[in-house]
Amino acid sequence: MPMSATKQLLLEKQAEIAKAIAHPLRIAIVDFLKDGEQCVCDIAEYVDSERSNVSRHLSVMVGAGILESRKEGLKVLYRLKCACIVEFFSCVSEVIKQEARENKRLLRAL
Amino acid sequence: MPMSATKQLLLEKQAEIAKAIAHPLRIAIVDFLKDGEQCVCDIAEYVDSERSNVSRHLSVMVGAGILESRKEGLKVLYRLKCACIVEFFSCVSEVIKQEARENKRLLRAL
DNA sequence: TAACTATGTGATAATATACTCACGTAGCTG
DNA sequence: CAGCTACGTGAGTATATTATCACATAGTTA
Repeated sequence: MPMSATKQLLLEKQAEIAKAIAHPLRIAIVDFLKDGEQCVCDIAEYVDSERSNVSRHLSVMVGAGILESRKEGLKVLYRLKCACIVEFFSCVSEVIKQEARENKRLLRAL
Repeated sequence: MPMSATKQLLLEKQAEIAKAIAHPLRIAIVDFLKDGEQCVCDIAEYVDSERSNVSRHLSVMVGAGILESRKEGLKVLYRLKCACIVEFFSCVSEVIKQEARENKRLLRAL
């Protein structure tokens, strides 16, 4: 079944956003930003990675539209553009909890 | 700042789940499954891709814990394990809408 | 203006992901 | 049992993603 070009485009855009958070480091960044904007410097320290690397991850997320930034003096401050991104992780936690429950049940059955 | 091993593991698990939906084809599958279980055969037709390819995408999602399957005769039926996965896309749509609004504003300013 | 700080980017190498084709298997049906 | 259908998997190739290092730039401060 050939899918409409518009539908296809939407799928790709959705995937781009999902990809933008599909990385441990980027999830840590989102987590760090949930309480407010932070500079690259402090983000890099928090996630314990090279600044150049963090800078790239940040631009991926800006590109996907989930972060935005503003300059203040030497620093560039990044912030979440959509709080709902954080809510996503409560869903993810649901999945992880469910899985853990299953494993527990399995373990008991041995 | 060294992150605790537990925290790191959680981040990786979260990323695995996010990755499991970070693909246009997989998003289309999730969308198709939101109304109930479906066999590989029908899924492949819906997303217009090779069965072997679809089968692989499905096993990625099962591995991440967002889908589960059961056998019925010749067919294998897949279903969403967590409805909240679908809710995630309402958040994603928010981001896309916001972006579209910005572009519109930009366009008007030209 | 010189030195310094925070950030971003080009190039590269390592790794991971995706798609295709061919083949194997499980279970149904004649 | 023979043939069929639905599904999954190994192998190979193509492509994408990531981390790192070196370097360039913008803005600050002495």
